[in-house]
Amino acid sequence: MIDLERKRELYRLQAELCQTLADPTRLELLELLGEGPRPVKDLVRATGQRQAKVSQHLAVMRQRGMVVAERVGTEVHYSLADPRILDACHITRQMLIDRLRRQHALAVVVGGE
Amino acid sequence: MIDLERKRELYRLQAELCQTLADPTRLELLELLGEGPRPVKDLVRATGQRQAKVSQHLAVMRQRGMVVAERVGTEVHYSLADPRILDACHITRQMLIDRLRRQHALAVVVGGE
DNA sequence: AGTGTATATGCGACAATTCGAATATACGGA
DNA sequence: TCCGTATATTCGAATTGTCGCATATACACT
Repeated sequence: MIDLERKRELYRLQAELCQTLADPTRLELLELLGEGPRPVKDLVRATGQRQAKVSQHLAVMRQRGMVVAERVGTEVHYSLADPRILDACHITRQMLIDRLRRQHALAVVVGGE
Repeated sequence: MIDLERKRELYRLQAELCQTLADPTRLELLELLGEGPRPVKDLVRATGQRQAKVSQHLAVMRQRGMVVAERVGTEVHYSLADPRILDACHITRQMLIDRLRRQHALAVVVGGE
């Protein structure tokens, strides 16, 4: 297959996308942006993180095309470039929740023995 | 909310999970494992990567509970711990494909002007 | 016990990422 | 034009991840 290279390139890009998701602050920001466009100020307040940190993470996601920024007067409003990213996040989140549940159930059984 | 800590902890775990996905070789391995349990030998041949590299990546995913290993005679068969991981991967992949398509369409338009 | 195939691990070099602190830029109003 | 608020960027340190190479372990068969 000649498009073996294409496949590899796609895996590379997909890995980059996943790398962009691989930070707790960024995941929280994406979740917040799921409710619609929001100014940085809101995101800083909602996450409780330092402003510079939030800006840095937004910059990372912006550079990789995961979010888009738009100036609105003195503010900059961020929004999701593709809402489907949340579908992917919710799947992994649900997987984690289920795993924690199983672990907890097991701990109860083992602890009871 | 008292479970703000829970939420943060969940984001941390989710980030770890995404970090585990953030490598092209691992994404390819997961895709291959989607077809069912497979010995390392197969995975090495299918990916064309060095055996040590494949083993290292399988070890990473095993330690983080993304795949499970089972000895079968002289071989070790790997399989997905939770097939839902592929659903998440397919979403991100489709997002990428759509984005590339849009970029390509735009390039054609711009190039034609 | 010894050999061959299958798989895993240890190590060192290198690249990438994250954070806090400080500073820079942009915009609206007085 | 100067100020205050909003946001972005730069820098250096610390941490983490990946790879190739070499080697170690596990099992089947003789």
